[in-house]
This record gives sequence, structure tokens and C-alpha cells, in this order.
Amino acid sequence: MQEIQTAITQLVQELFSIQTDVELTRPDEQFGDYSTNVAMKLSKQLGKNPREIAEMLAEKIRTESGAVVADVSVAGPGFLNLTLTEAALAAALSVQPAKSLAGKKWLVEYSDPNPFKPLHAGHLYTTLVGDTIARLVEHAGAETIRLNYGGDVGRHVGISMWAIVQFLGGEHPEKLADIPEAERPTWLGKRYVEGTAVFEEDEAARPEIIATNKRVYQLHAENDHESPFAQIYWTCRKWSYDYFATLYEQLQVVPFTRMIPESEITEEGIRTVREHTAGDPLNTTGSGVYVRSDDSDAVVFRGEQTDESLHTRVFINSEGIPTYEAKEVGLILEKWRAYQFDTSVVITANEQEQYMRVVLASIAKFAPEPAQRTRHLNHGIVKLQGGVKMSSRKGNVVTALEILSAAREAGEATGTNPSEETILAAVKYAFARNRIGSDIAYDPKESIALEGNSGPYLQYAHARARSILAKASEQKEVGLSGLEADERSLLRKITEYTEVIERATNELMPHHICTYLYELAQKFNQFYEHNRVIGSGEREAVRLQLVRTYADTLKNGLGLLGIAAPERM
RNA sequence: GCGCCCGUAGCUCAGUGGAUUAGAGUACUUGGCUUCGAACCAAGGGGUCGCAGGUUCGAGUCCUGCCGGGCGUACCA
Repeated sequence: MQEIQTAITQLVQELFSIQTDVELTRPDEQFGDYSTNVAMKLSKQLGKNPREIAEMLAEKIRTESGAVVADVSVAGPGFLNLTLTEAALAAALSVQPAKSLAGKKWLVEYSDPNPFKPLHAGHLYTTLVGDTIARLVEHAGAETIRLNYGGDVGRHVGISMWAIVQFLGGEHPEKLADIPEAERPTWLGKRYVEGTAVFEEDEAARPEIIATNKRVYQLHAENDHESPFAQIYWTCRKWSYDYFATLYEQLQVVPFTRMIPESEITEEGIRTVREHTAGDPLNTTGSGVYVRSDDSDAVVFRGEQTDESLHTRVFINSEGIPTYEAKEVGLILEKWRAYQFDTSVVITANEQEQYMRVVLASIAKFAPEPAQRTRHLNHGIVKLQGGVKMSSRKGNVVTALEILSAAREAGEATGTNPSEETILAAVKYAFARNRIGSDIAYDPKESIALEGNSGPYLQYAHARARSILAKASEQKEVGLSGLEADERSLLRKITEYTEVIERATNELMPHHICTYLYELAQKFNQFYEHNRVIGSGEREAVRLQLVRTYADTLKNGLGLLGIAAPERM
């Protein structure tokens, strides 16, 4: 593809003395293998009819590129449609996706669950998105660091700790042992919901909760593991991390390189913010990136003074407690200190988009490199059928683990007894096939669909091919030539793979892979329907080769989505 | 009010580096298993691409306005 692009660019240069970008697209199969609208783009500049330009180029291509291009035609308003020779098409199979990120260090932060809170459907989604993005950049050759950041300090923890102590009737860590292991995550979730209700409705209790929150920060500052309060905290925190590990294990995502609890970067965040706060005793830099609020002791960044589309946000509140913003400052600086990354991708739900822009704009003023190299990728939220938003604060959540168990149940109900691999394929594919950024309308029934445009369809289309290969008596390497129409059509689709992977990687948009793999599998199923492989006489060797290449391609693509490609199902 | 995002078939979504006839899945109707796996394949109906202007030889795609929805908009994350 690259060669054709370059060749046409040169032809344009020779014929018209114009330097232009030639875009090649994959048109409808009936039009050929590649297509370009370059003639139409040049039309105005040259003052010529686009068809005339296209004809001139076509003539040149016919005489000069016979080894690669078998047929050129001019169509419609001036499209140049190219059909490759069999040899060129077959040669395209050996092209691997470019290692475009070789030598680069990429950080990918995702999942980001908060201890003391339940894992809801959104966590499942964001974990899967991150896992796929990380697989993509790693596949493109980057040294890939997978980070998982979580709020083990912050108001939600204060709220939970307050409710936990209430439930235990005081600071009695020994009573935690009474809670059965299997119920711990749910138990913690309930305490959080109770605490939130009190915090929102009971003004008298609010100062107590705020004080509890401060004690959590204090406990970290003093490295306290001994006091009864600290024992409760560390025990419950561990319960949460164990619970997260359960989800990751069930999802079979690639293990994280490092978990970064907020408590680890809080101090650096506060210190950095204060060092850049006008009038702060700790200000050693003389900079006034952050300022004291006019009406309280809060430390804020006045985003609108940098860019009208930004707004003011609080980094340290009037209680002296760092908000998410100050912690994010600490996190980004810690990432930079520890890894000196080329690119750092942070994956969150899109409700945090504005917030992240403000934080990055502030950091850019004193640490431009990490700020500029940080990319915020926001995805949509998971909505229940009917558009109801889930909120862990209100307790109306579908948890991440419930989605998996619901998928298993629905799988059983189909009577096909799908394996865990297939259940996971269904769930992962259902989320992955949507473009990152738009909301996901989650329908528990449809997400586990075992037919149509789904993960199990792809696995089935793979297993079918492997089954043929397993039955073949011998497989030898043969050249792909003298192809019949159906064979060529399948080959043509397979050769799109590298282009799709490169596009998905460049755009960080894995859903392109889903779209493609589904089309590829469809192509195979169509081929399968109309053509025998084993026992097809002289065609057998070529068809086996084609089926093997197809199956390998499908398996690789599924791998990038974290979906298994079983031999049988 | 301001900022960002979204509006494509009944439903769920691709297509958004402008371009050849707007595509899938699902649902509905129907046909195909003595033939390498029917979790499959094939056929049919179903769309003023939110509305209105504009740019262009050409707009689902770019620009403007409007309508509808989501998120954010100072001490939550």
C-alpha cells in the first residue's frame, strides 16, 4: 500500500509538478482493491476536468506499474480504482503492522478503582478499554507501563470509615473478623452508601465525617498501622484491593505494572501546589500559578485567566485537605520522576475531561514536559437500559462482577453451554465495538449475545477454520496464485489487517479492529458456505493456506482485544 | 449563561482525513443441515443521516444558527 501511495505521488510530481498527499482508501470490492480521489483534489489547481487527470494517471500506471497493479479504471467523477495483481496481493500478507512506537516509553493509566467503594459496570468498561489500549501500544513496539491509580484517601474514604466505625460500635478492629470473606466487598459498599446518606442529609454529623477524613490523612502521615482506627483502615483497604484483584483475574487482563494509591502521591501534590502558590510559606519558586481564594483559605487555579474555555478549580480546600486536583498534580509529577515517559495516556470517563484540562493547564506552567506529554482519553459512561445512570453513592449499581455472572447465566440459558472464554469474549467485544467516547447503553441480555456481531461469532469463525486445518492430512507452503473469485476476496480482506491495526493504534481507537474482524469473519463464513476446502482436489493446498492465514490473522486481532481464540468451542 | 461531547433503520451501533449506490447487528417475514462445526449462510421490507442555511463540481462527514440530550462549571472523585 505504501509503495503504491509513493508511486502515485511520484507520478503526480512527474506529470503535473505538484507535491500532494495521495490518500488510498479501501473501496467497495467491486471497484477494486484501492481507490484514490487525488484527481479530484488536483482538478481545481490544474484547471482540468478530474476525469481527464485521472485518465492521464491511469495511463501512466498501466504502463509503469504492471507488476503490482493489474487493472486501473476511472470511475464516477474521477476516482482512480486500482486492482492489484495476485502476486502483489499475496505479497501484502507478509507485511506486518508497523512498530511505530518502537523505542518509546508509554504510560497507560486506567481502571482506577477507589478502595472502600464498589466496582460498578463503569469500572469494568474502563478496565477493558485500558487493557486494549495498552495492548495496542505495546504491540506497536512501545515499552508499556500499566498504571492503576486509586483513591485510598479522600472524602469517600472518610465517609466510609465513619460509617464502618459506627457499624462496629466504635473503633473495634477485631469485630471485622466476624464478616465473612465473601461478603466483604458488599459490606463495604453498604457502609459507603450509609455514610453518604448521612453526609448529605445530617448536617450535625458532617463535621464528624470531615474529622474522620482528616484522620485518614493523618494516619498516612504518621505511618500508623497500630492504632485501632488504623487497623480498621488497613484491613478494609486490603479487602478492597483483594476484591479488585478478583475482578482483574476474572477479566484476564494483563497485570498492572504498578498500583499507585493516592496516599503515595498526596504529599508531593500538596507540596508542589504550595510551592507554586502566591504568598504561601512553602513557596520557594516565586511563582503564583495557584492563589488563595478571595473568600476562604482554599488554594485555587484560575483557569479562565489562561484560557477562556477553562474555569477555576480548587486544589486544596479550606480545610487544608487536598482535592483530586492537587493529588493529580502529585501523580503526574511522580509519573514523570519515575518514568520520564514519551507519552502518558490517562483513561477516564468523560465527566473528568474539563477537570483534567484545568489540572494540565496549571502543571504546564511549571512542568511543561510532563503536561504536554500527557494525553487524556475519555470514554463514555455505561448506562443501564433506559438511560438510567448508575451511582455508587446512591447504591443503584450493577457491579462489575454482577455483569460477569449475569453473562454466565444468560450463556447457560442459551443451551450451548459456553465456556468462560466465550462469556468473556461476549462481554469484552460488546464493550470494545463502540467508539471510545460515546456512552454505552448496557443491556445485560444483548451484551452476552452469542450470535451476530459478537465475540462468540468471531470465536466460532476461528474454531471452524481450525477444525478444517486439524482435519487436513498435510499442509505445505504453496504460492497463492491462480485464485478463484471467492479465494481472492478472502485474501483481499486479510490484507487489510495491517492497515486497520495501524489506524487503531494511531487513533487509539480499538473499535476499528472489531469492525474489521467482524467483516473478516463474515468473509470467511461466506467462503466456507460456498467452497469446500478438504477434498477440493487441486484447490485444497491453496485453500488450506488461505484458511490458515485467515485464522492466524483473526487470532492476532482478537488477542489485541484481550479475547481468546479457542481451537474448539 | 459559558465550555466540551452527542443526535444515522423500531432498538444497539459502524461510517466523521468530504466523493462511486448511506452499512452492520438485532427484531420481523422467508429459504437452506445425508455435504470440512447451522453459535452459520442467503433473500425481503425498514433511513427527509435532529432542523435550517452556507462552503464545494460533490456534505452523514466541514462552517454558522437553531432544536433535543449528556457531562462539567470552586472547595466530591
